[in-house]
Amino acid sequence: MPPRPQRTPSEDIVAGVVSAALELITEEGPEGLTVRALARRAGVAPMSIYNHFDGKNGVLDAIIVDGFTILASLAETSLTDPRENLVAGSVAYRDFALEHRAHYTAMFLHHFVGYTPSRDTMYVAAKGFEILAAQVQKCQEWGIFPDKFYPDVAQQLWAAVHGYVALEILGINFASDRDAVFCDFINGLISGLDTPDVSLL
Amino acid sequence: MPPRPQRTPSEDIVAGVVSAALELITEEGPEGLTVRALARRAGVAPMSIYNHFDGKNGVLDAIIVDGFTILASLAETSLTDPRENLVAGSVAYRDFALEHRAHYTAMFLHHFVGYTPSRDTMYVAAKGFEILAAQVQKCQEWGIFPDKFYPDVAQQLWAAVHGYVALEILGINFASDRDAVFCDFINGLISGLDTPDVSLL
DNA sequence: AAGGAGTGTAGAACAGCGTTCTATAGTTGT
DNA sequence: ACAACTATAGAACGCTGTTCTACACTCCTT
Repeated sequence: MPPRPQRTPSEDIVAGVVSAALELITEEGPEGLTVRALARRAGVAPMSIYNHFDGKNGVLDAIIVDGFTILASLAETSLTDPRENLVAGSVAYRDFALEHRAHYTAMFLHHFVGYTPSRDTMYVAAKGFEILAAQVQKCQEWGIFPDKFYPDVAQQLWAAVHGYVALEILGINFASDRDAVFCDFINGLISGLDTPDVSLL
Repeated sequence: MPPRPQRTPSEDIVAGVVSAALELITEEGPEGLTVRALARRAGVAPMSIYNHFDGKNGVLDAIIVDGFTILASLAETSLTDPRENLVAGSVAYRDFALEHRAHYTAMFLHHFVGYTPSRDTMYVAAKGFEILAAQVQKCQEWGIFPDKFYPDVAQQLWAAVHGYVALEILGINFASDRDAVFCDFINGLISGLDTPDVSLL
């Protein structure tokens, strides 16, 4: 049996660094994610962050792409009713955000200094919006949201869910029952957007 | 006439520093706001940031309190119909966010490293939520949002408006007509939350 | 089996960050 | 006129992301 090699295999390094980064964000907040601290926690040399990723930004890209992948997998529900599908998707989105706060923080909440998403990251994000838009489009085929442009409805839904989750994670949620108020929120919004035009103005 | 004094009066310093900070955030983004750059732009010594404010955090507190003050003044509409009041308030909120991006960024969008709001700042923020909640309460007196807990409705409304504005400022808005889609969004939400219970689940 | 290519390592170095400290110079009130 | 106050410049400290250099180890080819 050979002595334990002092070099860590490449694949273990990238996975270890990403999970160490998520731990750091979770435990010490986004500003706790520094290259030196990350390397220390991952049991790796600081230079490895530059060898295996494109620096700190590369680690962030990996986290964000990972987050969108999880999010996309959650959207794959097989409910027949597209309206229920939309509600279930919204609940799943919020659950993802609350359960994977580090992912969600990196994806939507915290603007890391000097970070601009890579081309791949932006592509994956756009794909995520398309999944939502497709679900809204399916609703229209069933007669829901008549006379609306489906990307607009998708934008409105995303804004609502993101706004609720963002305030919740920031600690600015004064709701009596957060789960129930969220469900009521989404159902109310869908109902309100479904009815053609109740605007009194 | 005495020669122009080389010392800047205190009151001019605090005002100048705050407006210089807003300029920096607007022109170079939140990470462009550094103590040295701020002092340079305000034509002041870096130490003045610590003499007149409580460091960089103090400047951020001043900006945020300033923002909430502006926001509160915009909420003072004298419309008789409380529902219209709510819609007008939402539109005014969005206008404020889009017009005073630096304020809104500091208030809700960017998490500055090492910043935690002061006690005064949190008090002003809570007062802002109370203004919104009072408007929703007035709606209930007129029969709108029956069988709902008014702070919950206030939370839902705030979440919706903030979510829409946040995505818009972050450049993630794919709506066909941003103004119209926002109006439709708010009106739809209010209508949907007004109708008692349409939940099909 | 030997040797070169590739890669992970440690550590120093750089500019910039928020913040603190010191010493100087200008203003103001008595 | 003199003391109290305050804004100033500038150095300093420990931190940041990043780059660079020199060294050690593994693996593939010959």
